[in-house]
Amino acid sequence: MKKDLSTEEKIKAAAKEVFISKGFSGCSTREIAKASGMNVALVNYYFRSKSELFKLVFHGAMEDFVNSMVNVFSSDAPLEQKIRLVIEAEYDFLSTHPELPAFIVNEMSREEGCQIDTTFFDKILSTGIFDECTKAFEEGRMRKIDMANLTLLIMSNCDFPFMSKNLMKAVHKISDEELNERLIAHKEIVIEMLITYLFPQKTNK
Amino acid sequence: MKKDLSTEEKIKAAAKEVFISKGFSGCSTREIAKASGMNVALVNYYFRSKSELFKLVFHGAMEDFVNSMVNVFSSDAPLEQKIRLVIEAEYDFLSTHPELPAFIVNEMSREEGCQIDTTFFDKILSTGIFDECTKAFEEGRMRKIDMANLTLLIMSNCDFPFMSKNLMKAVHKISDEELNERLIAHKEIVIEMLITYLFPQKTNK
DNA sequence: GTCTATATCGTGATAGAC
DNA sequence: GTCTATCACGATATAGAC
Repeated sequence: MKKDLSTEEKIKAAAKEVFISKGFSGCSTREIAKASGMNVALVNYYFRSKSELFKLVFHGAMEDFVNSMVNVFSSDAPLEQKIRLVIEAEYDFLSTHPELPAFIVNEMSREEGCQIDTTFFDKILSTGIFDECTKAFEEGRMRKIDMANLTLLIMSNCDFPFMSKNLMKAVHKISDEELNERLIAHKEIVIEMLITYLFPQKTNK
Repeated sequence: MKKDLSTEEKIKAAAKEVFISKGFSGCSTREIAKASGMNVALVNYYFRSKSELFKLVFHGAMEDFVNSMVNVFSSDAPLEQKIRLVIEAEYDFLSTHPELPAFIVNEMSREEGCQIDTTFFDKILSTGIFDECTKAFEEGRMRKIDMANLTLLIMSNCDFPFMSKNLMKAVHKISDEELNERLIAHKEIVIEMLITYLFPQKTNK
């Protein structure tokens, strides 16, 4: 099923894998070529340069990353439910893409890299989620909080656990399996903690 | 005051700065040499190789990182107060070392790098903080939670906000100054949220 | 200890045959 | 489109003069 991709697609798929797991400066064009079963000349033939290929991959990663949240925010569920669902969606999404948050956070911190196309983030704004929160403050249905802080709360508790897998394994001397069990449990912890904090009037549990 | 360091110290200081901000594969020996005002030959004269120098820097970073927590856990404050204090200490520490968590998390994910000396983490264990928590569960003074999940809660909410500075600035289109204000506010949010979650019987305000 | 010069290799990118 | 061969450069590391 994956065998009859075009050369261009094969290279792009390999680049995605290699870039995401090793970062821009952690890998070479040759490595990507080898991973795709092609050679360096072809990589540059289709994508002009390592940087150009990277931009494509990075933008794709940003899109996936943002969409996993936008899908939930665009739904017509009530606000509290949206928060629950976005955490669930993030944990589900990151279970299959655990390297994505580290990739995005790191590459955004490279000076050379990623004069970022902020259009991606506008998609979040355009779901109206922030307005919805503001309205909820005013009606006393939700704790008043700055939107940057809300974003931080959600992303910290969803993304960091996947970014710190190796650190956690070392600190607690646990296996991959044990860690994955902890992550599954963590989802519920995070949901309860955040919902209780953000919607304090409700009796949660 | 910093002018009359020995050559060795000057190189190590420059290496620390460069490695922490760009990562092992994001910089060259030449860059470190230049940043220290020395040349490549001297770097290798004192430290044998880029990798050896990196190990020194990484271990130093790990030590700083762990100590910022150990200091609090070793105190004789009551448990709830320790949790409060460790969050405060982390935010204070990271305000002056914002790049440290990303550095550690990233370099721990490099395959080549960091067959990590887990001794560092034993220092946390040896403070008895985990035993203290277990005792608190049994006496019903604290919510029962796996230690890996507790570590995740604290680290997620302390480290991620500093790791994601560039991402946050892009998402919310804010300046460094505004972001720093958000981080200061975030410390209090995190303290209240975590304490309320972990010690639910108390009335936290 | 400190420097210049150099050896050796890997990198990104391209030229040119097919 | 795809390949081999190659270029120009920067990387790590060291030799050897001072």
